[in-house]
Formats: sequence, structure tokens, C-alpha cells
Amino acid sequence: MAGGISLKELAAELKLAPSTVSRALNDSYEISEETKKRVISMAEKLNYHANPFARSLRENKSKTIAVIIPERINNFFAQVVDGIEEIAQEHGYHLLIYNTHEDLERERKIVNLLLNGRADAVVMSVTSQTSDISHLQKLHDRGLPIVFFDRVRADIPTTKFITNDYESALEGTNHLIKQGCKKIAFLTLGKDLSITQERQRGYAEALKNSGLEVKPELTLYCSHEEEDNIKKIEGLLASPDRPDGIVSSAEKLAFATYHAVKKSKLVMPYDLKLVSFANSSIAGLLNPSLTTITQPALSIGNECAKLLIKKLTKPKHYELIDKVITIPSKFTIRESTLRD
Amino acid sequence: MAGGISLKELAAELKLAPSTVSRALNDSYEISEETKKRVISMAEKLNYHANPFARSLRENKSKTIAVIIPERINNFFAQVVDGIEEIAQEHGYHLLIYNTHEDLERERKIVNLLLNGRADAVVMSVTSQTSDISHLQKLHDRGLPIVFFDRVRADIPTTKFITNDYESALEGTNHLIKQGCKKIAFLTLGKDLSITQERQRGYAEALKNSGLEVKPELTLYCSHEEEDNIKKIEGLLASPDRPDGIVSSAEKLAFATYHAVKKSKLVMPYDLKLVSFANSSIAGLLNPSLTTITQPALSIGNECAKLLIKKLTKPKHYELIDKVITIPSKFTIRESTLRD
DNA sequence: ATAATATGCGGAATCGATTTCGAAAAAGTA
DNA sequence: TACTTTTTCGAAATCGATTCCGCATATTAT
Repeated sequence: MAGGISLKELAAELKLAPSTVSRALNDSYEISEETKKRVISMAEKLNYHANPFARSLRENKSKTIAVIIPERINNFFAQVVDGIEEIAQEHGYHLLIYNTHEDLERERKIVNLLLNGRADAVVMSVTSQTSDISHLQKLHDRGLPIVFFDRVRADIPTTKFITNDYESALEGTNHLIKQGCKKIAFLTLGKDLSITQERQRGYAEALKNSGLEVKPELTLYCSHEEEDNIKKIEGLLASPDRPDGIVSSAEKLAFATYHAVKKSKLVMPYDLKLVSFANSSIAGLLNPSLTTITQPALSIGNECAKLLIKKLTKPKHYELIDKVITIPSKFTIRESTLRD
Repeated sequence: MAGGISLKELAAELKLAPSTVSRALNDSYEISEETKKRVISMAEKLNYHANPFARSLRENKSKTIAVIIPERINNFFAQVVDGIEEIAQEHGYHLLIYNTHEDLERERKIVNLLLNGRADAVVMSVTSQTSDISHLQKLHDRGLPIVFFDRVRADIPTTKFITNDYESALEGTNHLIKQGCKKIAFLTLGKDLSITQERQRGYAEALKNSGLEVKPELTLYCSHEEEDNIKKIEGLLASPDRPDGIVSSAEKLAFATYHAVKKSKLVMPYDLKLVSFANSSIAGLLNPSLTTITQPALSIGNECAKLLIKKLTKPKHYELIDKVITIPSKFTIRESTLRD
């Protein structure tokens, strides 16, 4: 667009060949120290900056990592992105960010956008509706390094980072049982997500272990509409057989529960105890403060980026082998599960 | 990286010249409908995707907007980015995201990274420490379209989007006064930020209008370390002359206040009333629920992106003139400012 | 002194898409 | 029939940096 000077112009100014200037700037061994200094100082003087597109075109790499998340107004994803950026910035990588807004169609479009090599690698967490994965398969087939986190798809053979969903849900549910809950409900988002299935499995296992019945009507499938969720939870709380404990598999469902409880004129933790997967820093400020299972978001982001950058810089020494790496969550007990 | 087919190969497959294929794909008038169809169907069959770097190099534009924010784990900034993305996605623009982590040195590095044309335009909100602006000046001098939001710098002549900081702070402070507060403190981040200065001005004006004294010791300059802030606020609340009301110019300072109040064994809103600039959706779930001044984050993001894209697509018809556009905040009264 | 090697640099091809210029073929006009 | 105009397409230059190849000059070995 504007005033950038090109390598050729810089070379002309120095009365050198473009090839020489290029080598000097890239600190090639075939250029004398003296020439290098001359070139570098002139480059600074003329404010030369290499055109990234010319370089990417020639080298066939972009120094860019694409990150695809389902929503941004979400502490967990925001923290993961921060974790990715931390490592990326260290290694001179740029971050392209895409938000699917939990919409499969958008996810498809975005993934197709990445088919052209704009990014060297992809970090992603799928939509809660993602059932068909042909678009992801295509991306993977093209040889683009890709890692998944949190909402992963087992059917794409690459490395995935998750937390110990099963164990955490088990622990959280056990805690509710220990605090005296007899009828424990489970709140979840899509049925297609492996992580929520795992959390549900942990929840069910805990119930079984304690001889409690797993009733289907106590599992509530929620949407991404806060109002709808509040109503659904209100409905659950209004039933004659209302639960005395809730395990929520997502932060936003915990918030919806607070609203529903308020509307239902119930009082936590007396009428209902709540434990939730959550990454918000203000869980302790809620009324009552929220017992949480906190995912190691920053670490997950860090690990995703580290692995990808290793793969990008030393392709031969690292493979994105098909395996799941688990980083444990942290369980924090607060007032929402206080024993009466 | 891997299996992308090039335009030339596609052309060879079709027994056409690359120029013809390019024109066909770009729907040029000089190509017959029949050829276009042939080309398009073959392109799909062979899974052709244009190399974005070759195109960017040739056209000297990247279809990319860079967004620089000071922190990501912040509802306001997350919402603004969402607003930007919404518009960008509509127009086929990509988003490069950078986080300065409130660090001026990092901001400089990032801005310098953008000097090479990687992005067609920049949307940014400066660090709370940004005093020297030579790096921003350089970016602007280079002719890169740039708009600021929220944390703006008056000394760069371009368009800025903010909210009505002065009026909102005035309104919030007036509300506290009406609710009976006599000693109102003000919490703020950097002194260099124009928006916090404006908020402070609104706060002071409200006090003056009501005949209350503006005491310097009631203005607390906080940092980005939550623990430090909590201690500082605790100190404020422990003073013999402790305030009975607080106007907080940032969401995180409101949260710190909740913690400090808890530690101080005080009770809101009886001992202290609080109003804060905040964008978190769970202000209503806090105990007590928080009276907020909510910035129109999504709209701000939308407007930034709309303006830039207009400028990028019709450079002659739009100028990023040096002016400040104000989008008003929303004041929501909740329990934290209830009259006793 | 002659051959062999190292050092320092230039020329030109290359990455892939766009676009200017031009030319052949088809259609219309006189 | 001859000539102009339109339609449709091809050849080659271009964007800017990297790199393969080659060529001097200087240094060392024989």
C-alpha cells in the first residue's frame, strides 16, 4: 500500500545485488561481516521491512497459526487463546482467530478458508453440533498440522489435549453425594461432544458407585440461549421430584442455574447444591460462591502451541501422533456445596 | 504446505492458459460462460484453492485486519473483538489478534511487526502505560489505516470510538450521591489513559455539583495485579475516614472491591455502595448484584470494522478523519447501590 | 609457479496469481 | 469480398524475497 521500500531498492541504494542484500539480512555465511553491517544499517536507515507475502510465497510457509474456537465470550477459551499466543509470540508466530459461534455451517466455511495454506497449522475446538467431520478430514488430509483441545474429535488421527473430564465429573459428583445429595441432575450442552459424554459418564459412575439411580429425566440438554436454559432449569426445579444437587458441565449453565434458583425462590446450598466446570475468576464472588472444576486452560493453550511449533520447525522429529493428552483440572470447594 | 494444486497446473489440466483460468475464476467479462463453467467445475474437482500469498503479493493487500488489545481475559475486549469479527467475516476479512498484556514494550514490538504490510488495517486499544507514541505515529505515517477504540490517543489523527465516559461516570457518581453517599472514592488504572481521565472528570464534576469535596486520597491508582489491588482497597476501607461509596472505572477493580469488602468484614450496600464500569454478564449474580455502567462493546467493534472496511474498499470515498465517535453506555442499577 | 580451494558477490530462475498487451477467430457491416 | 468490430483467449511481465548456479579474486597447497 504505502511507503514500504523493497529489497531491490535497498540493494540499488547500496550498489549491491538483491541476492547479496537478502543474504546479508539473513546472516548468511557467504557475506562478509563488513557488508552485513553496511546492509543492516542502511536497512534500518531506510526503514526496510521484508514483505511477508513474498517470503511466504517463496518459502511456502506463513508463520501463522489459526485458532478456531466456538465462542469468545468464555473464560475458558479466552484463556486457552492466551496460552497459545504466549508461545506463538515467543517463536515469532502470528495468530489468526476464528469464532464459529457454535455454528457448524460457520465452522465449515472457516475450515475451508484454511485449505489454501493461509496458516501453517490449526488449533481448534469443535462446535457442540459438529457431527459430520468431512471438512476436518479434508483439512487433515491436506497435511496441515492440526491439534484439537477440549472439544475433540476422536476420528481425526492427531494429538488432542483435554482435561480429565471423566475423573473430574466423578469427583464433583462424589462430593455432592458426600454432602448429602440424593437426587443429582446433570446439565450439558450437545450430545455429540466427547468431553461432555465423558463428564456424563463420570457423573453416572459416581451415582452407580453410591447405589443411586441414574434417571434420564435428570439429565438436561441445554442450548446456547441463556433464556431458554434458565427456563429449562426452572422447569427442572419446579418438578415434584426436584433434584437436590446439580453437576453442570459448562460455566454458562452454572450461571443459568443461579438465575433459575433465584427465580424459583430456592436457596443454595440448602435447597440445591451446585458444582460446575468453570474458569471464571469470580466463582468465589457469586452468592453462594461456586464450587468449581477448573480446567487448566492456559496450560492447554501452551501445550497446543508448543507441540505445533515443534512440528513446524522440526517436521521430521515430531509427529502429531493420534493420542489424547490429559492435563488434570483443579477441584475447588466453595459455598455452593456446603452441607446444611 | 502439502497437496495444493497451482493455477498453472489447473490450466494445464484444462488445456488453457493460466491467464484465462484466472479470469474465469474471477468471473471476468472476457471469458465465455461455457469456459467459466468448465474451469469452475474442474477447479472444484481438483480442489483448487488460490494461494493467498501470491495474491496478496500481487495485489498488495492481505484481506486481513490486525486487532491489538491489552488483555483478552476481559469481557469488554472479548466482546469488541467479537463485534469486529462479525463484520470482518461478512466481508471476507481475516483477523490477526495480538495481546499486549498491558505492556508497552510488547505493544511496540507488535506494532513494528505490522509495519511490513501483513495487515491492511489496524484496530487497537492502547496499553494503560502507553505514554510514548512514536511507534503508533510511525504506523500511521506509513499510511496504514488505523482506528482506536476505548483507550485512544488523541495525538494520532484518526477516528476513535469510545463511550460517553464523562457522562457515564457523572451519572454513576450522581446515583451514589442520591443514594446517600457522602465520601465517594474513585478506582482507576493508569493515569495516562484518556478514558479514565474522562471518567475521573465525570466523578469529580458530580461531587462538585453536589458540594462534596474532591479529596486526592480518595482516588486510588490500581495496578493489574489483583492481589495488590485487593490490598490497596482494603487499606482504603480500613482508613478512619473510609469511603461509603466507590466508583470503579474498570470491571476488574470492582471484583477486587468485592474481595476487599469481604476481607474487611464490611457489607455492601450498607457499609459501602459500589458502581462500576463492567461488561460481564454475571453482574447480576454477584452478592450483592452490581450496579454497572456497561459499554456497548459489540457496537464499538462493529463500527470499527465497518469504518475500516469502507476505507479499504473505497479509499477515495472515505477518510479516517480525526474525530471521536461516542456510543453511549448503559446504566443498570442493582443491589450494590441500594439505599439502606 | 601452477593447481586447488575458499571467499564474496552477482545473475537469473522461482514461488503463484493477476494483468497488460496483443492476437486470432467470429461476427457484423459495407 | 473486404474491412471493421467484438469476442475469447494466450504470452509475458509483474509483485518481492529467496536460492541455485556461476564467476571472479584471494588464499593455500603442491
